[in-house]
Amino acid sequence: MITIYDIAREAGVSAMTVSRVINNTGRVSDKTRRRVKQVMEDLHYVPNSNARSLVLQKTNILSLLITDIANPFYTTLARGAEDTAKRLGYRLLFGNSDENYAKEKDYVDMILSTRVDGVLFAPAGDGSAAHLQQLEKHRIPFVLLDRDVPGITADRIIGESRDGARKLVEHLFQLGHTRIALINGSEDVSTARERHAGYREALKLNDLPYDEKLVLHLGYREEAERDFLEQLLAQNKPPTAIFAANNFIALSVIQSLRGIGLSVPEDLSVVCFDDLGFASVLNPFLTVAAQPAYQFGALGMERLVDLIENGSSSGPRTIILPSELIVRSSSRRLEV
Amino acid sequence: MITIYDIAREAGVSAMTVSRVINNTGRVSDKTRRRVKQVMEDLHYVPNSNARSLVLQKTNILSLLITDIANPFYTTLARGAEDTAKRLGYRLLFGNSDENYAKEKDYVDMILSTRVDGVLFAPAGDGSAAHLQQLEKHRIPFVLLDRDVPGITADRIIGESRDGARKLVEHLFQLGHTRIALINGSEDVSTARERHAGYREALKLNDLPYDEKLVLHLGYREEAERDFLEQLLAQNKPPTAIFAANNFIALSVIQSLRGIGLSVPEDLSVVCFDDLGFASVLNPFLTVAAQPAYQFGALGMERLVDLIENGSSSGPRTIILPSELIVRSSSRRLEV
DNA sequence: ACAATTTGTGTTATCGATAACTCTAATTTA
DNA sequence: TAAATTAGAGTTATCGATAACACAAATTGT
Repeated sequence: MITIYDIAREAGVSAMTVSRVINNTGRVSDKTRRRVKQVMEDLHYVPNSNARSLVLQKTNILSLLITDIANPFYTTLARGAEDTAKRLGYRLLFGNSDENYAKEKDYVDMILSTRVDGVLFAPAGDGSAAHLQQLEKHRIPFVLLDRDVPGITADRIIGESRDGARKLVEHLFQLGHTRIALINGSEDVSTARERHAGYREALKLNDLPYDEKLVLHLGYREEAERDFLEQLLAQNKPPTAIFAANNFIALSVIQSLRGIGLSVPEDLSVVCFDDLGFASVLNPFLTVAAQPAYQFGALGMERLVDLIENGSSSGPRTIILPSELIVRSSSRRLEV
Repeated sequence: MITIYDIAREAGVSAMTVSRVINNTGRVSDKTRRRVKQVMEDLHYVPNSNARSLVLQKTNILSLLITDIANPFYTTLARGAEDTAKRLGYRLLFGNSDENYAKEKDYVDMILSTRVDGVLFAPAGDGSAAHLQQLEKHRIPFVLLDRDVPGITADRIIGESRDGARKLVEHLFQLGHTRIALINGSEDVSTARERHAGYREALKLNDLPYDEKLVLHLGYREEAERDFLEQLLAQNKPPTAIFAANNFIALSVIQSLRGIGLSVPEDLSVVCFDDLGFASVLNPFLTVAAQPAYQFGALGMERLVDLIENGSSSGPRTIILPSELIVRSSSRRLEV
């Protein structure tokens, strides 16, 4: 590998002068500058950022940790984060925890040893608190994305889950549905709790009873087993609509329903959180509460860089992003 | 930040002894080892991998460059690469070129300055040759994924594009279609050329004429404009089926067709390369030539690590992965 | 019991860059 | 024109880790 010393020797100057040319600092005569630049090009020199990081105590690397790389919500978010990081002059180290605390811990260890300057952190759930405390201990700035973690005070970019849930349920209500099931994510995750709360709120506002038998839990990445749904639908007064807490759950519900011979929206309406990315043009065109995924990443990244470069001036800030109800054809008026 | 010297001082030993404990090398008495470990835990010590990389001339970081993070093919591939990298003890630096040479170049620069040990490289197209030559110049091992690049000799994991294309077209032929359009990716990309060749081959094998007016080009991420399709369908003898070169193109075709008031498969059959990931349960259930995306990542990563750790023993190797025809309902028998 | 070996540990140099300081020659100022 | 300033370099120390060598104490072999 070509080093700064090779360039220095070749150009007949000291390493320090080369460093000055690279960083455009200090005084270097035009003549020397040109010569050094020429040698750097000829030898295809690229500075070793490890060495630089070591002395500067700054890596210019940020880390983005998401929980599901297969989910369009997160990949869109990732693009927002990536675009913004690049614009602001940082490299980005991706991590994918797969909603799994063990994997998440591995990534945190890696983050620490890499000495990244900051982390955009979409936690797997409440159990992520231990990992976030590790970051705090090492004074690595971070911004929480999408999910809140009890016991952790930090900058956050959060969606209006409760509100979005209420909108979805009220939409179903307006279509005449009164028996609405909720298939939720794990209660270990703040967004699942919020969506649950929004669901209850909407019922209450519309004087509908809350029926525990209509509420089921799944991991955000878990598949809805057929038995599971059959049980739900075998009740006395089965639901006529299902509110799935995220897109992944919605799709697996649709698939399982099909297995039972039921179709959407003819037999049941289905609505969910988060859009499907490029697949949203497929049938049943899902009625969703779409979150501005790109903004999650972009705003989070901006905040993170601000935090790194200017410190936490005014204490932790929370940005709450609204979700938008997009009515498509997976939900339809209940026939009487 | 806690350094190895802090640990050494606190434990009353030299930094070298601490290093020996960390790496389990050399001789250290059990008593000392325990003491050092205790101090490391107490102070939450994490080794600085920048410093380590600098002296070892090895970062233990690999890079994965994909062209479209929104495409399930690549995210699945990414998961395969990630799982394998972790299993083999490497960290992974993701990059997403968005099918864009300028972004790709930025990533290559970053890769060089990060001194990664190797790169899993899904090139944006033939123009990536310059970037790959840069890697060669710096002796950074790489494995090509999914696409070939003329002029570059390297290990490759390639899909059987030609064969897959032929299978898709023959499937349509068996359903009675004889006017089959191809909406292809840019001819700048090897897979697009191969799929084109497979398409021609299939026509020839079945004694069908090759009609230029039925072949159109789009970027793999470009949207099919409505005009574009209207023109295609306004021909004398319009196609009854469309072979879209990838999933993204297929979806945008379906969307545009819907805009014109046509539906799939009632009015036109549509087939494509690559499955849709979790969205494959949606309607129209696409008939696809599914590639083993996870394997692309996993095998590529294994090969890359082998290359790094054991050198290129036997010259560049090419692994060709077959695609599987999955017949669903987006293609149907032509009514006469 | 004494040389030979092994064990456990420390010292010094190094990786590739930059900060802080130094130094000389050129230029400006009074 | 002598003193003061500035421009354009170079020197040395440092970041945090590890390799290579050094060396005393403990253990082994004969």
